[in-house]
Amino acid sequence: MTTTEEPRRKRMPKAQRKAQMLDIAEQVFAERGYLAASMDEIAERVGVSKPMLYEYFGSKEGLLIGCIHRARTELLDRTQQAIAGASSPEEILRLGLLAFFEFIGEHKQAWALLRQEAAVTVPSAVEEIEGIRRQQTDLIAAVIGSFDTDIDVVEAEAFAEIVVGSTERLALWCERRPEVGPALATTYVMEVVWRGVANRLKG
Amino acid sequence: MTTTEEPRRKRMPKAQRKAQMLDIAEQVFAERGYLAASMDEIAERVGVSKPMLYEYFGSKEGLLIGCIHRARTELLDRTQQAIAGASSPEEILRLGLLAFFEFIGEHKQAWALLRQEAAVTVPSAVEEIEGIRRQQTDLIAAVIGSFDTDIDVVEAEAFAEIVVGSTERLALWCERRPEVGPALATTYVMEVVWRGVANRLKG
DNA sequence: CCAGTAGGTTACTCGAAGTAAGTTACCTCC
DNA sequence: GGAGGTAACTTACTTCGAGTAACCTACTGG
Repeated sequence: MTTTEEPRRKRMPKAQRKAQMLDIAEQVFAERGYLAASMDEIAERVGVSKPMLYEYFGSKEGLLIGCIHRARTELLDRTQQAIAGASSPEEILRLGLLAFFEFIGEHKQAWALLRQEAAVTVPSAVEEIEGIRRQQTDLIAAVIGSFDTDIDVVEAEAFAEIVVGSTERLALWCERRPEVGPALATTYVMEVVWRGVANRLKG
Repeated sequence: MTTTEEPRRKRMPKAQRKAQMLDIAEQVFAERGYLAASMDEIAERVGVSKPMLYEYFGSKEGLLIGCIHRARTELLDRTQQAIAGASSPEEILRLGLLAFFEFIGEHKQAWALLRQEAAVTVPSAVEEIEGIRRQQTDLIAAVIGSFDTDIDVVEAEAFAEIVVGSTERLALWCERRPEVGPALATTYVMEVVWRGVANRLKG
């Protein structure tokens, strides 16, 4: 029985190769951490030689950024879909939180990138991750603003930051508490944070 | 005029040298980021040769951990001193938050370590930083528990995580908003978070 | 003044990021 | 169905920095 299925298939279209590289890289970065991951290993697992990675991503840092960027885009899509049907600020916040916790649960690898390894050291990677948080805070601040046009801008920003910080931290905590799923995590954040925000929205 | 002050002074006692190395390393890590910082540069700035760093800290990672560890100890001291005279849970939380924001303001370099570079990639460094957060959450959870012995343990933990996450995130945000000092930052966190926690303490 | 040691140095190895220059599979148009 | 153009790929380096082995020197007390 010779291997009939994979005769060392090579030469695939750019887009497909790129996506495959991102898949493998995300995996290796998550497994080993950014520093310990080597471009040689990633290349080998992809089944391609190292210069190809450099052709597509320019540098190790570029490859990391590629991974982060993809995760970020997906997270934004998910969140926007989730809150699309909501009407009240409370519902928006609740559905958004739920979407986030679910996303984290389904993408442990991407999440690992965002929390430890990714904040890797490379300035531009840090900026990229900050970009994800900015994306979320901007969204939240915009929602708050749309429901109370009189609220102090700085204060709205502070609320948004607090929500994002709480949520990210709680997501990490959930890893140590497997019995706490997305629904319960969402409840905890809402319970602690919502009163404070709602109070300000009215006043 | 020859340089009268520094005749290339060498040979200093271990403890002093170690402290000096930590000072310089913290500085260089904060400036360049963990990856881009080289042991050669740190050694040169200390005015000593590279193997000395390895003598004292074992590895680059060890040096980083040394920096983090020192910051952690100092933060705990500061927090404990700050809340020593408080009586109510609200006062404890408020004073603790204030101490944290002041610490961050005074130790920008150490703080930079904890937020970006430090989450460097090296597993043990990540654990070390997590240790700082654990230290804070444990303290908060203990305070909550001491005022309401009936509260659900998991819930108390979740609250503590939310407080730490909010606070850390807001501290980062303060860098972009220099007009928001420690006092105002503390107010924001208390406003949003306190109602939720207080509600649970009573109920 | 000399022996022991704390504090220090020079000069390497080794591994991984990044690159220059060349090679091969595939498609197309005659 | 073969020339030839090009997208996809490789081999064989250079460079730079972490980590180390082996050796050196200033200060101490007796």
